[in-house]
Amino acid sequence: MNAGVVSIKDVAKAAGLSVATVSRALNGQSAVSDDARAKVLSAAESLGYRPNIVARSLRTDRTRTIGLVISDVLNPYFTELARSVEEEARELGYSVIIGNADERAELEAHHVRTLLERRIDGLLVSPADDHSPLTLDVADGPTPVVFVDRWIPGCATPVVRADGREAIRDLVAHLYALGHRRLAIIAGPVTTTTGRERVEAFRAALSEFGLLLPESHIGRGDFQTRSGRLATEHFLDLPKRPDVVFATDNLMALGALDAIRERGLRVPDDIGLAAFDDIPWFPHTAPPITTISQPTTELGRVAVRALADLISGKPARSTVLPAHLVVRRSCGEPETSAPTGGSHT
Amino acid sequence: MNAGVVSIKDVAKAAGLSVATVSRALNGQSAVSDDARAKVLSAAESLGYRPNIVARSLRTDRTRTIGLVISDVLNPYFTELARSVEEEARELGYSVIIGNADERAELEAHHVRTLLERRIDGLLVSPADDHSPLTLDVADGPTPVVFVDRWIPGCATPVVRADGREAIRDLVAHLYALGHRRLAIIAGPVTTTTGRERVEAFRAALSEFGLLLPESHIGRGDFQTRSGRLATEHFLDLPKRPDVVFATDNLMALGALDAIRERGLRVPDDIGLAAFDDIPWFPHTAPPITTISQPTTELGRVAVRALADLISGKPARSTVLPAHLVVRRSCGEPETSAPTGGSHT
DNA sequence: CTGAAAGCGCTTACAG
DNA sequence: CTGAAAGCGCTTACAG
Repeated sequence: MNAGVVSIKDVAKAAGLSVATVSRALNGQSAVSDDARAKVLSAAESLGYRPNIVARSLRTDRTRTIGLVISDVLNPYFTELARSVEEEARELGYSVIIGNADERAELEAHHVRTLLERRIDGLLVSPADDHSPLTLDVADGPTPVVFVDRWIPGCATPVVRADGREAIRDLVAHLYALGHRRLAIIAGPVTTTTGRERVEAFRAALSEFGLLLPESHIGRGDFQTRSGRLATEHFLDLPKRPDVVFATDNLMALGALDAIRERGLRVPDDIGLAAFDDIPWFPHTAPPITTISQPTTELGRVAVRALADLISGKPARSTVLPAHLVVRRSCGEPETSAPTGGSHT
Repeated sequence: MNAGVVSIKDVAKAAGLSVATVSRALNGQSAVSDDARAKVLSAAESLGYRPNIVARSLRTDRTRTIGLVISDVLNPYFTELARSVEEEARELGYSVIIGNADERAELEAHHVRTLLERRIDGLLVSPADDHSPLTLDVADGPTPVVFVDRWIPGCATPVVRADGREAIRDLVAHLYALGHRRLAIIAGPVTTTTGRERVEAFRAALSEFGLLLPESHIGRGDFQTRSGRLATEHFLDLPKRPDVVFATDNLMALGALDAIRERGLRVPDDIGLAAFDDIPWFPHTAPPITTISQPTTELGRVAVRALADLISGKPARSTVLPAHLVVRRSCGEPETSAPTGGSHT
């Protein structure tokens, strides 16, 4: 409608009042007469006034915005996390700006830097690398930070995450019961807590069952699709291929599926597949994929609340939520199903 | 490290120069002596100075930020779009703030309002509703806007989108060739351009083959999973169920899969399924899903460039990119495959 | 209840 | 090449 942007001064002029009163009226403060308030509101309305948040932020030193730096937007797990974070933040009166690190430390640094320059009130980050100096600095700096999903050991920063160890142990028990002995894993980056944790838990569970995890059965992935495919191809080239491959996130499981399918092999007959993260597609793949499910939505909510506490000067505690095994058919038939037919649906 | 945030004034003091010179040096302007520049840089470095973008924005009246309001973050199509938008924007020196409308007009309005108050330089929006007055206002307002994916007819706002009509015609031809005659569609909201376009193109293609699209074969969805499931249940309850269901986005196809699987039915033997949008999981479902693929990444790039043009005062044109059919096995065996085995992998 | 004034942290003509 | 000063649009003590 109008080309120039209307400021509080324009509203004040139209209402015949000072900008101070306009400001107070617009912000719903009590110390304004009903008459003045009415004049202000109608003037603002008819001029199409929109408060300039950047000016307000400069003045109040608060942006009512939090930053969320996630490892990969293309990963449905992080997407669900982002959605949950935004929802909870909105309820608490915060906007959220998402930065996608794409599993690259330097992109993560870029987003953290940009977010800080924007003077966000707090930061939620899933660090791509334990040793990212920037992220470390930030964690020690004045801006409240909460780690989510991944964290940096030895940092005082609170972390909200799921613990997959128990579920991984359950997975190994499940595989063992099905008769699988040659188990392989596609790991995430060793620079990453979740990358290391899942391998260690897997190895520990294996040894509990008297099984070993040879180097050749550890695929080095980066939590992205392509690396899952590559690692799986390597496994398939082994003189004796593994009975089951455990992909430690959903994207690498997708890559594994790509590789297996390309060779014309079948899951679970030729090789079993298990994953980490449950996503809506897993019940519909051929066959449905056995996986470890994280309470993703809850993780997002809890992380936001922890950050909000920090922002308002309250202490925040770390939270560890449990993950759990979801058995489907990608590692072989569970006992309860009919022995045939099911996986051929 | 330090509790208080350091400002340009602190740097000026440390460097023994004025804030004006500091500003010029930091912004890489030529009119600064090498000596001064060096002093400024080292002072900024050692103090850990970070420019306050909100102050800069207030002063320059530019935020170097664009807003992106998408219909649903949980939809991989929009996620891919968002990623592409962010990438292209970053290359052009813009940050992007994403708002998730979750297919709700009032949430969309919330995000548009918030983004405008943040004084973004431009807005990319996929309107959830043709008649959203807020979005209409914005399109007429001073902030540059480009519609992406969906648009509002009769608006002068440029739109960047894919045209699915040709591909839908190809799909119908494919279905017809496979012998299917009873075709059903799960539509998106009628308030939405893509919602309407896909039904109309489907109907037109059907009539080209002498087929009708009765009301009972049109499911009213909202582009989200649940609605796809509901519509499909309805189809399955029909006295004579359709040969094939065409879900007009990937999430509703997921819902359709849920419904079909719950009844213990099989695709394509009991009922065929086709989708709109191609996503990485479709080759791996049971069976792989025939779909219409959009040039999503390209769409995002082109939209950002159009918006950047608008922002810098140049005119921007609308762009329509083609979508294309990807035949897999969810509507029956294509001729090239072996008649058995394939879909039972 | 209301207004004049200061100030948030920058950038940028304007002088010199 | 450098600095003093104005001003972006707000909010908020401080008076009255």
